[in-house]
Amino acid sequence: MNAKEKFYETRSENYLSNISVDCVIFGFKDKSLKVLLANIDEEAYKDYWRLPGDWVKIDKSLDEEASRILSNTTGLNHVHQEQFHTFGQVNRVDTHRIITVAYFALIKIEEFNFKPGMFASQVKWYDLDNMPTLIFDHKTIIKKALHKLRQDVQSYPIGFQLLPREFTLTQLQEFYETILNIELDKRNFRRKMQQLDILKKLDKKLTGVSHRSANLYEFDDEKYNALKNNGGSFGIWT
Amino acid sequence: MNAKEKFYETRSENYLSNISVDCVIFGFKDKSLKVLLANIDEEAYKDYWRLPGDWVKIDKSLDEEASRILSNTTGLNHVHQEQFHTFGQVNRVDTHRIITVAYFALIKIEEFNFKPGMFASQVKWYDLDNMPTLIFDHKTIIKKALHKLRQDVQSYPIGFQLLPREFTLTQLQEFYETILNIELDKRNFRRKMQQLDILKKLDKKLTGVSHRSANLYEFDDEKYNALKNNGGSFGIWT
DNA sequence: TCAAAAGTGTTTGCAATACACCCATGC
DNA sequence: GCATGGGTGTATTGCAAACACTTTTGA
Repeated sequence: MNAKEKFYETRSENYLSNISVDCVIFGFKDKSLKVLLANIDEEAYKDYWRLPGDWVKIDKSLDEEASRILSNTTGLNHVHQEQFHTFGQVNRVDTHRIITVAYFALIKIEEFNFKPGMFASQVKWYDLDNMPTLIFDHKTIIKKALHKLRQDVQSYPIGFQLLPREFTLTQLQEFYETILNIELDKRNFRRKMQQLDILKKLDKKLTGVSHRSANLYEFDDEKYNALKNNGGSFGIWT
Repeated sequence: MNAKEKFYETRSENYLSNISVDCVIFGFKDKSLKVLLANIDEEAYKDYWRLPGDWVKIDKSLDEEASRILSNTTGLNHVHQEQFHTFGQVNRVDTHRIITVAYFALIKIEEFNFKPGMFASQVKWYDLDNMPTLIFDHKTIIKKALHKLRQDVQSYPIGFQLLPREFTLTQLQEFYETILNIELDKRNFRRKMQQLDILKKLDKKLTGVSHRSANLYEFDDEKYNALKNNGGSFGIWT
């Protein structure tokens, strides 16, 4: 058994031996979309990073496994997670035939709270255009996750999951501009948001900036659900 | 080993023992969307039907397995297929822990050509609102496939895969009306199709009908690809 | 008082909707 | 000649796009 093969032998019989769940965890800060990667302690893959992931326990569903991975790597529960693709190329993993069910997750980067030792000794946020070398086909997985995220963001207001609970309209606009790689007109954007009517205007301002202070907003679940149930659409600038 | 357990013991070592690929095969005829189901020969599941599916061969990718299943159950190659979800509830299969990667496929029902014995002794088209009892969670799988199909049909012109190669505009309109369960205005629909500019008007009429004969059209791949590469959008009545 | 971002309305064009009648064909 | 679906045009409305200046705040 060589070093790479050994990498797989640390799991007990309580796991399905050929199925793993990997999570592409997105965060957003400073006008840039980031992904959370874990380092690899095994010698054989020393210089590689990977997506947080694990084998599937024999008595847990795929969704449950994704939640466990997310909780262990971010310290957060109840984050938005979504299964988006299953990767099953024959040679995607060097030495074994392994199928990976991939999820993406959206988290508020300020609430992120990793305690080392739970899952990986180290995790790190990377900008999408500046990622380290990734193990296996994990780069492909991230690409696909990004593509799905872009689609979803245009159909549903899931982007709020990536922003602080309280945010300014400019932050929201910058978020869409970054994710979709487009420019938006400020006045049209604000009018659109008002029309959608899923934001709650707070009686608060963003202070400590050296210019006029912006009003803060939060996402209004109730209004959103009410609209959703009436067949409302939430596309943003198709 | 009871009868149900025996159901799983017919596979050799060349297969991954806990991963299967199932295909939701859609067809469209007589203004109704249909799905192709297979009977089950095993005594233990005598009265149940199932989605065509199989275990994953150790040296084949998931996509390849889906193609094999489609080819075996429909006699067709190169049909539109798409992985849409992986099902991994712990108890979805009575006796074993099995993960199923699900695909949906769109085929032209007139080209369908099943030779029994290849895969199941019998397959049959069922209307979606009149399905027999299905094994395991296959009903859930079909529901999810339908949901994805509805989404896709509104974003890309994949619906053509379900119609005869040559079709009339009325057939096309009826297709959208059925899939999306809406009514469309004839004149607006035809204008919209003209604007999209992805249909080729043929120099042919549909004959043998006891009324004015309709012009035939076919989908124009070239124009579609040209538009797609220029960032064109193909939404139909959001 | 200056720099920097917040906030705010109007005009224009296109695309979605609603709507009704004549035409060709087979029986 | 009649029943059946095929094929066509216009008026109205609503939404997306383009566009520039005043206000507030802290330094």
